[in-house]
Amino acid sequence: MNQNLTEYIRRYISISEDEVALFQSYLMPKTLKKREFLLKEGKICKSRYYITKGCIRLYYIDTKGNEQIIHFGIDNWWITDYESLVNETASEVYIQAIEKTELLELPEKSFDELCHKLPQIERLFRKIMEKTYIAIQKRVGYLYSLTGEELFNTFISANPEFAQRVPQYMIASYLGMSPEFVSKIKAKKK
Amino acid sequence: MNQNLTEYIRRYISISEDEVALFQSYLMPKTLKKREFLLKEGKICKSRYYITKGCIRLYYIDTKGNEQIIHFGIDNWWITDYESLVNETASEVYIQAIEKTELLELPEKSFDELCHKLPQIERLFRKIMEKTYIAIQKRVGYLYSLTGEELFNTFISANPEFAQRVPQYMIASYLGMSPEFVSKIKAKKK
DNA sequence: TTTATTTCTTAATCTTGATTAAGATTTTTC
DNA sequence: GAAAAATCTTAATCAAGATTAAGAAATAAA
Repeated sequence: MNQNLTEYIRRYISISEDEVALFQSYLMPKTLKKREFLLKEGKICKSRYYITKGCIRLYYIDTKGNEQIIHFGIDNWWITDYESLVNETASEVYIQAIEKTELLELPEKSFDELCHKLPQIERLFRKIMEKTYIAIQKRVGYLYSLTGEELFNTFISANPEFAQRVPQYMIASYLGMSPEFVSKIKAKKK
Repeated sequence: MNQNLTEYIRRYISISEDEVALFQSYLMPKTLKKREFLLKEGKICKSRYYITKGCIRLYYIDTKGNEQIIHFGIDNWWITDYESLVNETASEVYIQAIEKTELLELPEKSFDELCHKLPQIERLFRKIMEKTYIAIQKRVGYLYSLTGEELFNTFISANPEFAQRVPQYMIASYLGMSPEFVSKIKAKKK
C-alpha cells in the first residue's frame, strides 16, 4: 500500500522518503462494506479520500427521483464532493461503495496544515485537479459528439474492467441513458 | 486593471502588495481582435491567459465537421487548453475571441518559476481549479437531468449577459443542441 | 448605401433513445 | 438451499430534438 502511494505521488512531484512519511501520517485508513455510504445528501463533506482498493460511485437524486451517477472512483483515485468541501455547504450528493472498498481519509484540516508544511503537496493536488479537469472536459466533448451507442462502446473499450465490476444500470446512468437502451445495444452487438 | 486582479486574487489567498507586484511582473498584456485566435488545433499551448475584458470561446471540430463549443471565457476567467499545456501535446481545440478581448498572458515557464518563489500562487491555482471543476461537474449534472428547453432557460437566467454578447448559434453549440431548436424554444416563450 | 456575410426563423419529416410493462435471470441473504 | 432482492432483457409505443431546406433579418464591409 505505502509503495503504491509513493509511486503514485512521484508521478506528479519530487518528494523525499521522509516527506512521504509525513504525508502518510495524516492519512487515516478506512474500510467500506458494499453499499456503505461515505457521504450522504445534507451532510457537509470534510475530507478527501484516496481509494487504495475498490470501487465507489458519486451520485445525486434528480428532480424526477432518479439516481444520476456523476462519476465513479476506483483504485488510485481521489474522491470527494468538492462543492461541499470547498464551500462548506450541505452536500447534494451521495458517495457510496459499489464493492468492498479500502480508503485513506485526508481531513481537510490536515490537508491545509500539510500544504503549509510541504508546498509540494499543494502542487500535487493542483496537478491532480488539472488531470481530473482534463478528463471531465473530454467527457463533455464525447457527450456532445457521440451517439448513445458510440458513447457506450467507447466507454467499455476504454474501461473494460468496469463492465465486470459495475452493474450495467449504473454504467447507463453514468452515460446518461436508460438501462433498457444499454440492453438494446448489447443485443445488437451479438 | 491592477486593482481588479488584486481583488480577484485576494478572494482566494492572502498575499502582500509586493507579492502581487511580483506576480504581475510575469504577466504580459495582449489584445485580440474579434474572431482572432489565441490557439489553433495542432499547436502546443504554452500559456495560461487571464481575461481582463472581453469574451472567448474554446471549441473543437467534431468528426462530423461541426464546431463544438466546450466552454466560454469572460472577464476575470482564466482560459487555456489544459490538455495541451499539461501534456505538452498538440492541441485539439481552437481558442478564439468572440469580441475584442484583453488578456494577460502567463507563460507556463513563468508560472512554474513563480510557484517556486511564491507557494501561495500554487494555492491560488489549486483553488481556482477546484472551482472550475465544481462548475463543470454541475454542468454535467444539468446535461443529464434537464431537457433541452430547461437547459436553455436555465443557462439564460444564470447568464443573462451572454444572450447579449454571444450569437445564439454558439449558445446552442455550448448546450449541445441545434440552432433551429433554440429558435423553436424562443418562439414558444412569446 | 449597397452588397456581402452572418445570424436567425419556420416548417415538414425523420431518428434516437425514453417510457412502460412484464417477465427472466442472477446475486444476496437468511 | 429457499426466499428475497437486485439486475437484465424484450418489445411496443411515444416524444424530444435533429435534419433538411428555404427564406428573412440583421450586421459588417466596401
